[in-house]
This record gives sequence, structure tokens and C-alpha cells, in this order.
Amino acid sequence: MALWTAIAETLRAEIAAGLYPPGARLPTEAALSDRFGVNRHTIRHALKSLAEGDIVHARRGAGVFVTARPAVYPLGRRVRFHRNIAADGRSPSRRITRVETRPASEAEAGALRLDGAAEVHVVEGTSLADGQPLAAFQSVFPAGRFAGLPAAIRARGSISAALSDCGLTDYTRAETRLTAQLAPPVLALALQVAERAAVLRSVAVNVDADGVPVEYGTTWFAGERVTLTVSPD
Amino acid sequence: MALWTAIAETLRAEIAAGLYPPGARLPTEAALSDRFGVNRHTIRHALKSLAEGDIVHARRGAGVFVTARPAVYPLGRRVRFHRNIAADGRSPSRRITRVETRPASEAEAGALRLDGAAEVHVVEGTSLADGQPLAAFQSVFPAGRFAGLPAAIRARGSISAALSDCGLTDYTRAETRLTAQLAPPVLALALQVAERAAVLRSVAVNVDADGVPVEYGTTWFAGERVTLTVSPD
DNA sequence: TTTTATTTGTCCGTATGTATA
DNA sequence: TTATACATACGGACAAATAAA
Repeated sequence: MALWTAIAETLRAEIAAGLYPPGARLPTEAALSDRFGVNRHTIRHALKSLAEGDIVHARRGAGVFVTARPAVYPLGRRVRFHRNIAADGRSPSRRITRVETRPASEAEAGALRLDGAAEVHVVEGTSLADGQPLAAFQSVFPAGRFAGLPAAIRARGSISAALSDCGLTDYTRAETRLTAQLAPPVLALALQVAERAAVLRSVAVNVDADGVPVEYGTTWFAGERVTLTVSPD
Repeated sequence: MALWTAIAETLRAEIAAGLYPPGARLPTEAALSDRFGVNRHTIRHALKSLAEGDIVHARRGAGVFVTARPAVYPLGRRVRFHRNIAADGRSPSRRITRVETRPASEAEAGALRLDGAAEVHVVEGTSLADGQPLAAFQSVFPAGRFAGLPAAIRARGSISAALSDCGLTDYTRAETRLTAQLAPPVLALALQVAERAAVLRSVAVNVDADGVPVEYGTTWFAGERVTLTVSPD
């Protein structure tokens, strides 16, 4: 058994035992190499293996921190983030980081069945549970249909409330594509996970009651922090 | 930009360009460190980042090899592996590695709605496309209902054919749970990916036409080699 | 606001172990 | 059996980000 594996298992057990609770900072690499009597690189190897399992994540200049526990996330016809997280006994919140209007890309126009010159509203943000980022999202809406959406989002601070203001009361999920990928730096920052951590990318098209596409959304779920469940209604 | 990042990007581009086709062996670490004029550890760092994205995988004493291309995998009410892969223009096959009968675990009994003492047939194997493992699976069936299943599987070499022999002609997916996780060593071996590669674990319950659970199956998809699509029927 | 010490990230070099061909 | 190639471990140095003074 490799040294770094044994060290990683020891740390993993100590984290599981609650010696280092979620959010806590581990001892520095220097302190750990003293404790285990090994070179700092061996400690780094062990920590990296834990980071790949989303057990911990490192922040340069700050330290290595214990990551939070997983959450369940039902992926049905309707997505209700707040209800899902609250049902899990956690405190949900949403942070909208950007709202802008620009011409649709080819993929967006295709998914929303718009002609090439059409504009779209783009909304970006993160979804949190107990203050911990669970997912980052980017949603694209046809600007022609929802002219007042950006103002409504700024006023209401909620996407579903803003859509309701724009006359859209209900919408359902038409298709979802799921891929596992490694988090690019920007995403790792937004989700507060390690770089090269695994994320679950979900690309979905939502349609209104008449089957007309109203939203083209991409959500990146933070790796092992989330379990998606799929079940027919 | 870090040296190892630049080297990883260069290699990624060369692999994408077809300079190193799927299955091909990359130059040795020593050769690559000569070519890029860096230390071997820097090459190792770059290769490891590619291995984490399932672009390549290393085999000690043998070399570093390019992994196969991604596949699309629809996740509907019915799962038809052969049809899915064939629709992608690839050659599907299935390898059954183990068939055994044993008492049901608590989770299995719960999912299949059996009492504690009931026995189950367990079938394990891998699904391949063009000879490359795409997924590993473990399926659990109630032994009481499908008494002749193990013999039928051995005789027919196909699970769906064996189930048909046992009187089950159609079954649909009731619920699926999806998680991203890191591949344990045994799984990494079965899927022929690197250890600590990302895999998509799918746990599903299949029911017959009357809604009675008939199969409790877990499938591990090989990381980024697969895209799952979810759409309501 | 600026400086300074701390902490992680990257890179080089060397040596030895172990699986593979 | 031998040479090759990856895996592990140690040592040192500096860069970059962070946080506290």
C-alpha cells in the first residue's frame, strides 16, 4: 500500500469521524508532513486524491477545506429548486450574477426555434444550499417574447416570479442531456470546488403548455455533492 | 499559464486532430520530456490531467493510451442498449462476467418489495461499443419469480432473451438515481479507465406492465465517454 | 492602502520500486 | 531474464494567492 494512500485514508476517516467538520480547514501541508513524517509532496498527493473525490478543496494562500455533504435533486418534468432543497431539510437560496441581452447563438436559436437574428436574455447565477454552492446555471430566454424579463428579474430577484410577471405561469422540461465533465477554472470558482473536480452538466429545454420552447438552460451541478433522480410523472 | 497546462492542451489538440487515434500509445514520458524540454514530472502532471478527463489512460509498464470517443445514450422508459449503440453507428456487444443466486440485501429487498429472507439472482457484466467498455452493470432479479433465469442466461447469452424465456416480455424504468463518482479500482479495471476517473452511476428500478418491480440495476457509465439524454415519452 | 508572513501551486532533480513486454 | 516504462518518494526552489498586520 502506497504511503500517500494510507495518509489519504487516515484523513478521510478523520473527516468522516467529524474531527474536521464540513467547512473546517485542515492543518497545513507543512504541519501534516511533520505529523506523518513524510515529504510535503507525499502529503500533497494524498490531499489531491481527497480533492478529486470532493472530500476537500484547496485554496491557494488560504488552506485546504472540508467540503459539505451531498444533496438529492429530483429531475422531473418541473424543476423547483427551492422546494427540492427545502424538502431535504436545507436552506435554499439563489444568487443571480448576471443578466444581459444579446443575439442568440446558433445552438440557442436552434433549441428555442428562433430565427438567426433574434435576441435572447441571458441569466447566470448559482444555487446554494445552506450557503454552499450546489449548482451554477445559465438560462437563455427569447427576448422577443419576454421583453420585460431583465427588469422583472432585477425587481423581483427571482426568475420564476419574473417569468410569472411576463405572463408565463407554468413550463415543463422537454429534454435533458447529462454529461460528466471536469470543472473549468471559472466554474470551479463559482461552485467553490477544486479545479478539475467532476461536475454533472445538464442541458435542458423547457417548453410552455403549448409545447413552445421558452428556456434553454444549462446547469452545472457540483460533482458528488448532488444526486439527480429521474422518474416519469 | 502553467507549463503543464500548455503541454496538456497541445497533446489534447494532437489527439483531437487524430495524430494519436483512439487506442494508440502516446510517446513515453521520457520522449515527451525531451520533446517539450521539461522535466518528466511536468509531463506526468499534464498526462494526469488528460487521464482525469478520460482522454488517455496509463498502464504501468506498458504506456499511456488514447481513450475512445464519447457516445450518446438515451435514458428513456425502456433501455435498449444494443439499439442505442447501433443507432450511434457503433458495434454493440455485452459480456456477462458473473451469474449467481444469493439472499437479497436490505436495499435490494426494499427496491424489489421482497421480504427479508427472499433470494435474488445477480448478473454482472460490461457493455461494449466497438470492443471498448462503455458501462459496467449489476442487475438483481427476484429469484422466486424468475426461477430459471440463470440457466436461461447461460443458454441464451442475453439477459432480455432470458427474461423473455421466463415470461417477462416488457418492462419499463420506474426511477433512476444519478451520481457522479470516482471509479473504485475494480470498476476502473472493468471499464478500462484510469483509477480515480469520473464515472456516472445510475441506479434504476424496472417494473413490469402491472407496476411490480422486476429488476434492481446499477450501471456505471465510463465518465465522459457517455452522454445520457433524458426525455419524457 | 501597503506590507509582510503564510500557504498552496508549479517546476526541477534524483533515487528506488514494480509491473509489463 | 532483461530492459523498459510507469509509480512512488524525497529534496529543494520559487511563484502566486491569501490573509493578517
